[in-house]
Amino acid sequence: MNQPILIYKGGMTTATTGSLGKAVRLFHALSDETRLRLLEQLREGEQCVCELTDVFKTGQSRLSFHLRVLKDAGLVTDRPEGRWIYYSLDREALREVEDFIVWFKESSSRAMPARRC
Amino acid sequence: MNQPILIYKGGMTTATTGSLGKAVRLFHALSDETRLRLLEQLREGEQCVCELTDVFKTGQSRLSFHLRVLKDAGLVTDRPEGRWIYYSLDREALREVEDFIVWFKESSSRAMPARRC
DNA sequence: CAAACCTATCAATGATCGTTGATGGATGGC
DNA sequence: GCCATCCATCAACGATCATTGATAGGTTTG
Repeated sequence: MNQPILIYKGGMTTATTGSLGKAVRLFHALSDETRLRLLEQLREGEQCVCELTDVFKTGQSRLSFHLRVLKDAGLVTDRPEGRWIYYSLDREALREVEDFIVWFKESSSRAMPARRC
Repeated sequence: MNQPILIYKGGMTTATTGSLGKAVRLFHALSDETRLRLLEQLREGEQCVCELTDVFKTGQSRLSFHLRVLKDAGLVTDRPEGRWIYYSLDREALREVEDFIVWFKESSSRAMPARRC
């Protein structure tokens, strides 16, 4: 398996390009319980913010903040319809995250013996 | 596919148990470029801290901090040997993360039509 | 034992994040 | 037009995080 998109392609180092930025943003978006619960809720299908505030019984601006983090990371998409804005999971982003993890996992299977300092 | 371990098992809500905590810790550990690069480096096999500081050309306490975050999340394990401490990837944790993502991804495939507010 | 080395931990600082309440723009119903 | 509803954004605050330099414990070497 090739390196997933999230890893730098070619020879440029991550230090100079900061190309792990997308992965960092994805994982950061996933590193909050409220956001994970939002994604969990969106598994049932697209839902508007008012619906989510009903389910979560919390302030609207709070969910709006978290939905924006998820949207910026690409994990959800929004679709305006009249007065409402419907959010839904973006499975493509989830696939990217999965590829990233799989890449780590598989490569570590053929670990080389430790080098001496 | 069943819910992976990271999701709550049984009927208890995440609000009362905070059982998404493990997932949050895993994703938080992955949400930093330095830590991702550490994991990337450890794909070559177990390495001691002095070796990593050589590669990363940075302060030892900084890497020690990040290695601890990775260790607390279960993503790496450490093995003391004499004067050195060797760190290596923990593929089991990576598998848990993968299961978590797959669970989200697969369930979202049969999305239901949006409910009216 | 002393010196050199490897590493974890601590305290302090600046940066980033999450929450809250308030404001304003946009839409639909009357 | 007017009001109610839905939502994003802003400012302010406390909390958490990442970095840095210093310190200390443990190990090997001489």
